[in-house]
Amino acid sequence: MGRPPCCDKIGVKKGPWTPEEDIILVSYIQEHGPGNWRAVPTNTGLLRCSKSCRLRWTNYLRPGIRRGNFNEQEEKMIIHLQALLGNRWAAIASYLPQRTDNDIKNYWNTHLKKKLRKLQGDEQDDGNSKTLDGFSPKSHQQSISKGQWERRLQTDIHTAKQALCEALSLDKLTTLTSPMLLSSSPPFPPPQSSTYAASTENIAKLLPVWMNKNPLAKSSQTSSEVTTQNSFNNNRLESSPNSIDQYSYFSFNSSPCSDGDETATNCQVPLTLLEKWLLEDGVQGQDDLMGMPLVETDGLF
DNA sequence: AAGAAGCGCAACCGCAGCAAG
DNA sequence: CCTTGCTGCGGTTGCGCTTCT
Repeated sequence: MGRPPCCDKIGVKKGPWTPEEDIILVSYIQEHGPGNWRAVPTNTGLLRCSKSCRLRWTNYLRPGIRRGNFNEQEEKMIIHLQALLGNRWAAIASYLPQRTDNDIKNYWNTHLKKKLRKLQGDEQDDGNSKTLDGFSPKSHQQSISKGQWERRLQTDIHTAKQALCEALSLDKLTTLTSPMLLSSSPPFPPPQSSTYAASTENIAKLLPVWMNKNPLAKSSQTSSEVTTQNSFNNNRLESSPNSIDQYSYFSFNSSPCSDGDETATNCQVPLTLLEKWLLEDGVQGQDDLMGMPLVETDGLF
């Protein structure tokens, strides 16, 4: 008696999103905040299933997302976290707030897996055999004996810690004028691809144009809702409790990366803090976890 | 110049977890 | 306690773009 898939409805559109759809979705979320995805297609008139809307938002339209060009630091973190947590991309993504789980997953599957495979191939030539899925036979055995629950625990601790950080930084979020949030330019340069709306900057540009073209939509929106990226971000921060989750990282990532430069050095501070935080977990009670030999990451860089 | 092969990424699908009734 | 519905997650696919032959 399985539940029918949400996308089985006749008339539900699939495939790539159009700019118009993006704008409708963004302006709706801008007004109501993310969440209650079930109501989104109904309330917006989008011929998309709720799942598709949520995915589009979280992986693509959400402000603050950084796309492409993973730097060395991020790579290192992903490899380390993957070895630690396995393919729990959402958990890994929580350590890299600017990246989506989908992005990390894709990057792992297309780049890092190959990189590791190549590396392992090299090392096998030296008589050092390892398996691809993260651990050498020895360390794998060890990791199993440590128990998967420990990895879960590690993530749970992190989640709790993050929640605490969010709670503590709530005031900051609402009062602090983070340069990242208020800058007229986006926190990160737009992707090099020719994608029509690969960033919220583009969406912000599209919004006024579209609103001018579309008097129907114009009448249903207040002017302050659709004008600029700035107002978008500000509204988002104040609009709903849920929205704060989306931007919690600003609290410990308030040092902005400079525009137009995605090198590791520019993002050094937040990433280093994250890593430090991650490592402190190990020191302060997760010794076993962090003590696990992550041999396949050694000497990677 | 044209076709084939490879690559990267957005999006879909199915399942699991959780909460409400 | 069971059923139902919603959300989130991870695996996978399909398509467009780039590179190779």
